[in-house]
Amino acid sequence: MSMEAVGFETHDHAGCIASALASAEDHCATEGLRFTPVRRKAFEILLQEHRAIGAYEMLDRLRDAGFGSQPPVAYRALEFLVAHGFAHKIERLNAFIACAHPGADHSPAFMICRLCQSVAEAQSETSREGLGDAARAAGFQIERTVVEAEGICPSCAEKGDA
Amino acid sequence: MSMEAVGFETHDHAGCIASALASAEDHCATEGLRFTPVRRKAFEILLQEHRAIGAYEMLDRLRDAGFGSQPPVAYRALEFLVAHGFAHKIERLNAFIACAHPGADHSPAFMICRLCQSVAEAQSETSREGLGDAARAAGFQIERTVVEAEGICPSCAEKGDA
DNA sequence: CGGCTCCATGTGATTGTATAACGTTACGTG
DNA sequence: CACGTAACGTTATACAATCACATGGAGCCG
Repeated sequence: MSMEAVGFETHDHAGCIASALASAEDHCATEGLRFTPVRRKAFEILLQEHRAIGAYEMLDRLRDAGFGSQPPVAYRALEFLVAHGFAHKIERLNAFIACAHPGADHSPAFMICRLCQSVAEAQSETSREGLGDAARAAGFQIERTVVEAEGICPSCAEKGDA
Repeated sequence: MSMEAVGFETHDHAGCIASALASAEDHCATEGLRFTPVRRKAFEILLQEHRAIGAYEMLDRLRDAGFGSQPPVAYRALEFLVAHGFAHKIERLNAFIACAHPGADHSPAFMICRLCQSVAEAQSETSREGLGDAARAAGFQIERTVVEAEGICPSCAEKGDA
């Protein structure tokens, strides 16, 4: 049972964590980036949780792991991970999640379940198109897009919905 | 010189404020909603500023106008305006802005200038399509979408950019 | 080696954002 | 008038984000 790209399915945690860490290690070595202990641990936490977690929850985990206990510790690690494509920020939740498509230079889109808070990442080259037209018409240069859909995930729809 | 739908242009403030207030008044009367003094003032402030303002800036203004000075005062007024389509929340900025297309039952998209912080609202029926496919495939029911593009507005591009 | 810079880390303090919990007032209805 | 409900107000607190400054190691150069 391999990992599902869409994200609401179960998958092999141990496998994807190990490979993601290894691939991040490689990528940093190649790019001359420093994959330091805090950054590695922060990435590991995101991968293990496999859900969006807030900065202060991350801070708690890092402190438990022996790192600093002040907000900048968490924010700097998260900033590094986001800047280099290892993680994404979910603006709607003010929270962070490990990237589900590492390596791909994508502009991601997310589906956020209103009930169970789970988050799935979708490839969305297409979602840029709609705005692209309006932006060109207005003379606006898009550098980055946030696309986040809120709703009900299949699992919650099955349970609670009519 | 009338108001530009796209939003980076100048326009007739006094006119759009007055008509927006009047139309909101009508809409609330029709729908049986209570367009109370705080809500009216909050909407007026958003219309006057014509930019995204944070909850605490709104709170300052409301206090200056003689209303309560605690956070929930601002948050509740903003919540009302957002819930009934008079305003939108810009997740990326944690800020609020008056709706540029009142009445239309839209799922808006925004263009946010990284330099001058100005925000333009675009109609984006199309931007839902891209995610719609992925959502259907995953069995996810979309209820609301956040689409926010960050970049450089035409005016800033003219000045600072090469 | 010594000294230097750069970068990452650590800490304390502060600002900004958002909500919980509770009591009171204002309004419409029977 | 009595009642139910919505809106308002206050206190307090949780969560998010940044500023300012000090420490310490990795690497480079003289």
